[in-house]
Formats: sequence, C-alpha cells, structure tokens
Amino acid sequence: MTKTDWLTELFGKQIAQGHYAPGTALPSEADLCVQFDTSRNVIREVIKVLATKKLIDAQRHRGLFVMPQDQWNYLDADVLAWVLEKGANPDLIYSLIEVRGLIEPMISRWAAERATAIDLVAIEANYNEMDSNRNDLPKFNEADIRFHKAILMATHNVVIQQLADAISALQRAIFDRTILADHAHMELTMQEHADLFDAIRRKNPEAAEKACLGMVGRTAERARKQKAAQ
Amino acid sequence: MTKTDWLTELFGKQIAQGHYAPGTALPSEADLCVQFDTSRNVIREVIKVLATKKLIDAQRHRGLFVMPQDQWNYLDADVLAWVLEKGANPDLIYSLIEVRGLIEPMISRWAAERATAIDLVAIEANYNEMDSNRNDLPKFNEADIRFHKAILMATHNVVIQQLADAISALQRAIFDRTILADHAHMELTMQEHADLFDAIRRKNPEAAEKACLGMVGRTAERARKQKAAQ
DNA sequence: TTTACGCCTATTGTAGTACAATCTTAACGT
DNA sequence: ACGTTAAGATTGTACTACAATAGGCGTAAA
Repeated sequence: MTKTDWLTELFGKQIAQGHYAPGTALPSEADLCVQFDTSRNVIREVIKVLATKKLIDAQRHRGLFVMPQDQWNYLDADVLAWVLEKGANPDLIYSLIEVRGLIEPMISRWAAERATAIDLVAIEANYNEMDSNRNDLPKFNEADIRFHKAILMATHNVVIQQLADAISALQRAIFDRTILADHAHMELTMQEHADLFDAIRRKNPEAAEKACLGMVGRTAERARKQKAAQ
Repeated sequence: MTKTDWLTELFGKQIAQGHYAPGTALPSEADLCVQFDTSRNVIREVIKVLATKKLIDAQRHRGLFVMPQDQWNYLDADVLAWVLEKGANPDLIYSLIEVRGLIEPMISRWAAERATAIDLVAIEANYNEMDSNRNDLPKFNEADIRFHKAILMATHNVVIQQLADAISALQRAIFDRTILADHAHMELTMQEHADLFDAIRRKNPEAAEKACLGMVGRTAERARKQKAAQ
C-alpha cells in the first residue's frame, strides 16, 4: 500500500467520522503537508480522491471544505465503511436498511431466474464454508459476505453488481454490531441461507424472494433492537 | 473549469467510449503528458480521479490499465453520461432499465408517504415548468429531470438521493435517443406526470406506485423499440 | 537446450521548488 | 464611514530529481 493510499484512508476516515464539521473549512494544503508529514503532491492526490467520493469540496483560492453529509457518496464502499465503523447516524442506517429491503428480494428473484451452473457452484461453495465455520465467527461472516456476493453476481446485472462492495461493507458493519453467538440464532441463520440457496438452485424465483424477505426482515429487526438498546 | 477537470473529462470519455480496449495498457504517464500537453502533476491527478471511478487501474512499476467494463462505476454520473453518450452496449442499457423499473415505483411510493409541503412545492413548480414548455423540448426535458429529482428528494432517504445525479444522466441519455415530437405522445407524458404528482400530493402511495409503473413500463418499451430499430 | 543470474531500462511513487491566478483581508487615505 | 489599494493566503500548474521495483535482455553455467 502506498503512502497516498494510506493517507487517503486516514484522512477520509477522519472526515467521514466527524473530525471536522460538515460545511467547515479544512486545513490548507500546506498545513496538511505538515500535519501528515508528506509532500504537497501526495496531499493533492488524496484530496482529489476524497473530492471524487464527495467528502471534500476544493474551491480554488478559497480552500478545502467538508461537503454536507447528505452529499457524501454512501454507495462508495470506502465511504460507507468509514462512516459505519464509528456508529453512523440513525437516519443513514434506516435509509440503508430500507434500500436493502427493496433490492435484496429482487436480487434473489433475478438470481433464481438466471443463475448459471458456475454461479451455483460459487454460491454452494460459500454456503458450505459457512456451514463448516459455525464456530469461527470471523470466517463465518466473511463466507456469509461472499455467499451474498455470489448471489449478486448471479443476477448478471452490471448495475446491481456495482453495489456488491457497498453491500459487503454494510454487512461487515452489521456483523460488528450484532452478536450471533447463541446456538438457536446460528441455526436459524443457516436454515434461512439453506432455503435461499435451495430456491435459487431449483430456479424458483418466488421461493427465493420469499426466503430473502424473511432474512432481510429479521436483519432489520435486529438493527432496530440494537438501535433501541443503545 | 480547470485544466485538470477538462482533461479528466476528455480522457475519461475516451476510455468510457472504447478508445482503449478494456484490460489493455494505457500510455505511460510520460506519454500522456506529451499527448495532452500538460505536466505530470496534472496527469497523475486525472488518473487518480478516473481510478476512483474504477475506469483505470494504476499498477506501480507496471503501468496504467483499462479496468474491465463490468468494474466501471456506472452509478457515477460522469461515467454513466460518458458511456451513454456514445451508444452504450445493450447489456448495460437493459441492466439500467431493469434497476430503474425496480426502484422508481418504490421511490414514488415513499415520496407519497413522506413528501413535506416544501417537497410538494418543488415538485409542482417543475411540473408547471414542463407544462409551459411543451414547445421547447430542451427546456421541457430539463424540467422533467428536475421533476423526477424533486420526487427523489421527497423520499428523504439519503441513499436513494445519492442516485439522483446518475438517474438524471440516464434520463438525459434517453431523451437524446427518443423523439417525443408528436403531439399525442406529449399529451400522454404530461398526463402520466400529472397522475403521479396528484397521487403524491394526495399522499396515496398505491396510486403513486401505479402511476410510476406505467411511466417506467412505457420508457422501457420505447428503449426496446429504439434498440430493435437500430 | 534449459536454467539461473545479474544488469539495464521503464514506470510509477514521493519530494521539493517555483510561479500563476485570484480571492480575502487589512491597512490606508479621503 | 467608505472606497481604494496593497499584501497575504490558497489552490492550480510546471518542472526537476530521486527512489523503488517489475520486466526484459543478455550471458554464462549446467
């Protein structure tokens, strides 16, 4: 990883996690050079990347400003991960869950209609990896993420596929906040995933959509509980 | 507009429109400096932006490569506009229409549930502007785009709002390809928009969703015809 | 012939300086 | 109090230099 990449992540996180209030001015390029101990060249490239992600607004002769939060590109996997890492605001969480609730069932449906043999192999492989890692939560979660990503790919819709990284980031953030330690919960999760995979393999769109609706609904319910508890 | 912005658009368009085959190597930074008559500094910033948009893959010591098309960030308004400007591939068009058909009806529904008085004023203003510009197609289209954007904003879902620029780019591209010159067509369009606005104003989600389904369906139909005709 | 080694070149990453262009601010004079 | 002017601050662009390493080429050994 290059110094530029590193600083992009560091500075991006600082902004996304509220180090600087939206709308306010950031330090000048010269100050940032000192602060991060690097050349102006690197700082400018970092700024260009963060501006493309809509976190920063660079105005010539005036300075750098934090974009208003509602302009941030939440569909960018980096931005989403940075924001979610440090407990995001409830509005964003609700918006994300709402959108996910809209598109995931349709993704499952499309996957059931279009999955090729190759797609099915990928989905099944990740299901099996989940199954055999019930006692290793980190591995289990990563397999779960790959399972859903494999389904996404099976839609063969390039626009939907763009969302893959963002959805993965969302899943990771949810995993970090919800504990599926208890046995009954794990069994239920595996059963749901089994049902979904089965529906896709049998090329049954209705069953796939229904299976997904249950999962999404329960995830949303968990998120609501977490929010209420905190 | 700065030189960097200008070259980002120029080079980005070249790549997005197939000047260089996906997967192949691009000219080196030094060559690009000569080709675009600029400093390496500017070229590197251009590259950073296009890499963030997933059009370019910069590999240290190896060179610059065009990303595979299915990695391009089609949810970025620039990328989408560049790609669509020069007749995109049918797969992409189909994917876009499919996704739009999924989310637009729900957007209409949410807008009907949540639109504030301010939102309604914005929507109505743009409807009226469409109405009074039936004979000025460019103005009519821009008003149409703002009409749909106002509805998007009325969902009060920040994730959905991120899609606004991309959807506007998509609409512009569709307008450029479809001719609504004939009178009957225009009347139908206005009627559909009136129905949608009316449903949102009356806070009737079902009616809003239904009105939108008709519009989306007809747009998809038009796109299919255009594709068949070419 | 094949393989291993080392040298050379090409290429991106980082640092630093210099100047241009213009917006902001403060000082100044009336 | 107000308009003018000048200085300073800040981003945009250009150029040079060096670092670090992947890849290609040639050479020599097995």
